[in-house]
Amino acid sequence: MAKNLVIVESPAKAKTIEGFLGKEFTVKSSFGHVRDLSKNDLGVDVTNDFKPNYIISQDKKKIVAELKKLASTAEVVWLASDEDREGEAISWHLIQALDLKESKTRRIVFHEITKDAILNAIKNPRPLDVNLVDAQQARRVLDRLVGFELSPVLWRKVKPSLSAGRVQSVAVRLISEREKEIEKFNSISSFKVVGDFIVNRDSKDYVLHAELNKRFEKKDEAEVFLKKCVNASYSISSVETKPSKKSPSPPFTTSTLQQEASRKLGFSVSKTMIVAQQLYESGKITYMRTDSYNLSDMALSTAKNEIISSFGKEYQQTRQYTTKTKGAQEAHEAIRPTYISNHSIDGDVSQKRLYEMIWKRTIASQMSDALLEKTNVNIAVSSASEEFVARGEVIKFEGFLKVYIESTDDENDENGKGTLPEVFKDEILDMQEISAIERFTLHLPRYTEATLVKKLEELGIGRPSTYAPTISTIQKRGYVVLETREGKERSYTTITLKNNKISSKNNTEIYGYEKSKLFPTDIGNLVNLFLMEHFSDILDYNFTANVEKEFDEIAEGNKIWNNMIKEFYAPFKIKVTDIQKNSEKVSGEKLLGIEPESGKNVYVKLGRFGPMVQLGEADENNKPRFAGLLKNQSMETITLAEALDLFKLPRKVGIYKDEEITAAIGRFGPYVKYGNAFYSLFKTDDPHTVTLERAIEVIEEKLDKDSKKLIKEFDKNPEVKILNGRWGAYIAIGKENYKIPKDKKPEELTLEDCILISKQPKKPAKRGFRKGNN
DNA sequence: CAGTGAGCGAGCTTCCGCTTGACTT
Repeated sequence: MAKNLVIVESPAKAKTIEGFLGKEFTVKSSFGHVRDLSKNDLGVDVTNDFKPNYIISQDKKKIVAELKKLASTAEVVWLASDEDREGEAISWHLIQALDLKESKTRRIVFHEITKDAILNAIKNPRPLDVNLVDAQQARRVLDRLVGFELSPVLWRKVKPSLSAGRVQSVAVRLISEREKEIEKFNSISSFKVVGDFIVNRDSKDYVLHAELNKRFEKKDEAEVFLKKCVNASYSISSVETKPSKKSPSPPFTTSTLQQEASRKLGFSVSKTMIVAQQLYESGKITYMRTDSYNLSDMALSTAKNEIISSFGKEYQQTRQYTTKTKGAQEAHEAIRPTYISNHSIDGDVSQKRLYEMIWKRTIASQMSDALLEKTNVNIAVSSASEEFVARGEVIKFEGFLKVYIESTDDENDENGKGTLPEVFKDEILDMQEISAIERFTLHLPRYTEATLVKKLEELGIGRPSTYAPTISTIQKRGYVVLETREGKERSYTTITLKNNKISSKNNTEIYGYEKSKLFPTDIGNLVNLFLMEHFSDILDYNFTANVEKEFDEIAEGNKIWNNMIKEFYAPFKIKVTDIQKNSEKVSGEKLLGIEPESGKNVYVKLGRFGPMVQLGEADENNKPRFAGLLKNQSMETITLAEALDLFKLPRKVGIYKDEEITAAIGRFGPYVKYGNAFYSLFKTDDPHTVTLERAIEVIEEKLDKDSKKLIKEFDKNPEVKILNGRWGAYIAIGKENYKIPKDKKPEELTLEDCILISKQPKKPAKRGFRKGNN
């Protein structure tokens, strides 16, 4: 039995560390937190100084029992959870849950996984920092109170099963308010003027592409300018060359890794984390949930050697970056390759690509600046005061650009790259062509998953371990959707001067194409409005930053955590109670207009099952009619005509064999109903116009398919059937379905085979969620 | 994933941060 038990948070870390320590040490992992507030109630006794009710988490009971057993026989238990607020709390919870005696317990910390760092930590144990633990308790209790008090308000006032929280509600706010700004935005057009000029060198022509230093608001003004250019002469008024430089970006943190993987590899935030976790578990990269730019001394020196041997001494520059992120806890290193000498790795395509990106970014961060030379050439027009400007950029020394070019979120950034031909002041140029092109101002961009993470990090909201889950939560709740929306067409004008002739042309272009962007839903907008009206203090972008300051005071021992919570909770609870009692239910109800036939009002509002339209009001004699909005409709944009269309369904299509056929749109798309059964229509069928012939065709097709559904049944047990489904044959027993192994022929299966297959363990259900619209 | 088609009624839902699983004699 080992004399020493070391407990860390992550099993991969445990494995590595065990290799550093001798036989006297057993290293185990707690798998993160082992206890949490009870889930069935508030979990906090608000009448008793906010005493938390901690429970060993269901999925941690086994590991706690195992650790307890090991701890009882060990001479010393070393608590080596991370050196941050949560890590300190994990150690404290372990002391409580494992019932550790102070005399044989040591708290140690390190923030890089190297042998030296671990051995040094063992030599320098420190007492548990109870103030830091209290700061974590304050954080935990505050989040619980906010979440479990606000969510029930939403259940009653908006819709059941909704949620609110310190982090998720701000994320929704960002998306909802950005969309409002975009709706309000008016695009203005102006005319950008570009000219191509010819430079002749050694009897070869070079084109100098330049842009006028002024834009014209109106088409006439642009025309006036072009007229002036007819027969004008063009000369170079100045040539300015100045050196500049570019420095590499720091190595990756969770947030920057997610952003760059999104831009360069097209990975979603969750995909990045899944692949990074695989790399981490196979020992290829350091820990992937970090907010630190720090690299260990060992990493710095191996990077240095690597760069010098691969590229040469002049490419190397040791750099240590400092974090400026709000609320960073810096318990880990930056994300880097474990072995920097490995330029690439074995693995699947995603793993290889992500690893390569991490390797390049890490290496580049330790390389020298790129030296550039920027040139501005001004071209004067003899008949006008405006000047054309040509910009060029030449790389004099690549530096870090040799391995890594960071991409940007800016979608139109093409200006001033490349070399210019050598030109001289007062040189006269031939003009080849000048065009005035109508350009439009752009609204602020919608958030992608990755730019939302970037914004949240800037605001200090959320942690590396929660960025991906937060994005998933606000989609699960139906507050936002991740969508690609097609652009629209618009026309723009180009006026061209060529060969002394001015011509004008209308062209068309596609604009507003949005790829994988986050859009708010009606529910998201409504919940945001509601929370902003009543709880704007919690939705404030600075709320987290402000409470973080108080957590810091608690951590420094200058504040008592229960007092901080009390100051927050007293007014908050009064507000919650008041709203629950006195506030009206919100539905976002809006009068769209009047139905011409009946003269009844048509409303759009949020109902129990989502957005819907309503015809007429409820009174003693009449019930209003309701109809749900279609998937591509929203409360914000639906028109009266579209709403009236919704009431036309279900529509009588006709009679077939003495039974009526009706057509409507349901949760799963358009369908026809015949007798008591439903038949899905195709995407190309419109229930408003579908003919009786087509409806019968769809019905007969389905009936035909159903008749072929049954492959085999058994007299001995009518419960068991072999059926043909959408994904091939399967076994149905009662209400349960089972997959047939690939090597078996469905027709040949016996009853015994079926029973045997049904006893096989089932694959675990996917953790994914349905993108419900209800 | 194995088949669905609602209408504001008896039940339940929810937070943020740590960390990975995938039951068994």
